[in-house]
Amino acid sequence: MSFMHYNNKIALVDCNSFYVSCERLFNPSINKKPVIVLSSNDGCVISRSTEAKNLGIKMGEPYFKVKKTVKENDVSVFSTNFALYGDISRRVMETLKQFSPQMEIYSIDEAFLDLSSIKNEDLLEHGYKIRKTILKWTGIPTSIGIGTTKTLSKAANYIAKKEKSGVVDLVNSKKINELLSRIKINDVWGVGKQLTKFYIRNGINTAYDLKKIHNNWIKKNTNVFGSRTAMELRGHPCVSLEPYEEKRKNCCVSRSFGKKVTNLEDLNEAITTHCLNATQKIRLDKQTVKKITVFIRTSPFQMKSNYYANSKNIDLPIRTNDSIVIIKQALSALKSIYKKGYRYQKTGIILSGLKDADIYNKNLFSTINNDEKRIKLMKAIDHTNIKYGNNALSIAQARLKKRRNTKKQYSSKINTACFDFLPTVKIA
DNA sequence: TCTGGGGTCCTAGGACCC
DNA sequence: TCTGGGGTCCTAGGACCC
Repeated sequence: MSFMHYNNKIALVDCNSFYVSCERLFNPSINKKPVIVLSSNDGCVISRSTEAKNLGIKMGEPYFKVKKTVKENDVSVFSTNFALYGDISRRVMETLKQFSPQMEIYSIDEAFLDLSSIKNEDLLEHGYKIRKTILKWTGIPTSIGIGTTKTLSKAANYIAKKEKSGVVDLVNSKKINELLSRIKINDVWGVGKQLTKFYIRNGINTAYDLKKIHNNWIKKNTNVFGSRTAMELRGHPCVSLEPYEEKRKNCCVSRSFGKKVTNLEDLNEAITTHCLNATQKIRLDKQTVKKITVFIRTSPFQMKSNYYANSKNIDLPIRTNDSIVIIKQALSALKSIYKKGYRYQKTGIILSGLKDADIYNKNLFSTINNDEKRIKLMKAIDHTNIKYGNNALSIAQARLKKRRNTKKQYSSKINTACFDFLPTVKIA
């Protein structure tokens, strides 16, 4: 944890409508038009251009509910292309890094920057410079909020999204309370559905209301999260910047089916594929797993009487990251929770209790991990998949080519790993 | 007909110990 | 028959984030 002091200056840089902006990079004709990007299986709306927001299309709304609006307003629709978004994200972050040695990548489209070395009077100008550079080098528009705590920089960013300049500095602002009172309580970072309900019941309707409330009251009536958020709004840092990337502690791979699935064979196939993906992820991070969870469920939106969801944990006797061991365990778990007669909508696997592999490699009782041949096989699979594209090498059970039960109707099919697709970005 | 995927942290309560 | 008090560790579920 980094040292927290009271002259923090933190910027939150957030890409505007990130997935939409990525698609626009390769398709400038949709620049000022309504655009949306869908989740996997073309299920929900997960990114919207400003124009699409103005049409009333909501975040997370199921696609079939907005189809009419889409048709009537000639909205451009894209299936998700995470390879593309990940690649563009990497470029944005690389560019951002130059502006501060202390940077925390918070999500695919957001990063916190420590700007404590910048003089107060230069903060706003610095923000403009960051924004301009990102746009010029990557083509992605951003909004930047600057504050003395992470929560305040988030709040500043929220305001910045609505301003044409795209940059808001709360460090120097005399109007900070006025700006905070423009932010509804549910738009405050760390305040979700449950807390919103509770706060509104108690007359706390804006970020400013929360800032004003007595500390004792918060402590008594909410948990540490609640008081942290309130403290941060007052300018007392409680959440520090974490510039070092930590390895993940859990790894979940799950997918909905494009078409509902009823038989065990199809579920087996999906779980096998998920296991292969998950184990490859943890091997690339040089981690091993202790516990596996397999889950299945029918659609939570269908009638209650037909709903079935279940999961099974398996505690492994020995830590491993061997695909074949994990698949075997997962399939037997799946068999134990599978019930005939249901239309399954989703299945997945969670690997938890992840730890660095090298610490546990020498286990006296291990009959699996000391199998050098197996380790070499896994390495070969990973290497091939990195070089020739994911799933180039797989195992028979996954049957990847045969028929993929996923919907992806509106893919832009852009692959930035292929140089022919790269556009030239020209910005004056 | 059709409703995403992947994370983190906190907390209450149970199991277990002396 | 009477049935303490205090501690740790683990886990499932909830809340939140993007």
